[in-house]
Amino acid sequence: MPELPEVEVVRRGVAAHAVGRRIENAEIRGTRVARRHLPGPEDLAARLTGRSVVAVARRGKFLWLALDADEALVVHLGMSGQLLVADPERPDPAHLHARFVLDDGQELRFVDQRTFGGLALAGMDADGIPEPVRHIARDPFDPLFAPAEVAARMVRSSSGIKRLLLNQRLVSGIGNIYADEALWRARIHGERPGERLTRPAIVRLLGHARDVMAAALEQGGTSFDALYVNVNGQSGYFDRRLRAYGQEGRPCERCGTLIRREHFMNRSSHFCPRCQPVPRCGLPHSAHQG
DNA sequence: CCAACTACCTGTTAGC
DNA sequence: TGCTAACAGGTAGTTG
Repeated sequence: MPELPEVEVVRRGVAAHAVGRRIENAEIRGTRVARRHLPGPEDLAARLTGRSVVAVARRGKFLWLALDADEALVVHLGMSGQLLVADPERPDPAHLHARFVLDDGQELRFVDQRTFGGLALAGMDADGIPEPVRHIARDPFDPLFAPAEVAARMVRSSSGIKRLLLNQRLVSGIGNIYADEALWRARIHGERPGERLTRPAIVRLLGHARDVMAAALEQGGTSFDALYVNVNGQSGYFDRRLRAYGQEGRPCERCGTLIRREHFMNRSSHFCPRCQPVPRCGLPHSAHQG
């Protein structure tokens, strides 16, 4: 379940090992990992061979290896994807889908149990954003992230605020874990419609999202089931600091009320029923926009 | 255009 | 013991 902090940990690891290196050999196994690379896995492997890694960048949960000639190897980790730097002597792990042999003899491996992740080669625009990432909004770590503008869009929506937080076209990088954590910090229930919040309240909420993700990044990210690891195969420690996500039945750290879990969008929402009261299913809002 | 629903996956765990 | 079902959930495509 890598979200922004976990992807950033991976980005830093890949950058430290791969920038300035040449891809001596590329191996793509199976078709699914390259399903978003329309010309197919053989084309992907052939076009990556011999390329140099110029930089490793990220927006939201997408990361990419910027290559020579303004192209990028776009990587999405999906639910369970891992990028691992390994000595070639180490045996292949289960679910190895791609291997890149670098010119220092080390391998960059893409491993993914649930195969929601994938790889694609794409061109970059003038801002250095690959084509498959163009529709993804800036994330809260982006220097040009504009919370007031995001809030202005959110207060025009009747959707629940958690749904809006998870909408990668509005703000990227936030997944189920950090959405629940940000809402707990802001004392807002995730089903409050955007239009029932004020713009300053949403700006504060986005600030909480940024803060909790920054704190998680300092701990090396959150890991629940050892699926998320950095490029050396190590887990982060932020799961010990979670206050809502995964805390069902435990007392809220602020008020002691037991944290509740409810089904939401085929997943779970965790919240404190006292600090984050369920919105009264009130009347259909008369609009108040300006 | 916007909102909501679903397919895509597999290892682990809970329940019978 | 062995089987089945639930669960984890980000993205893209479809439907309304």
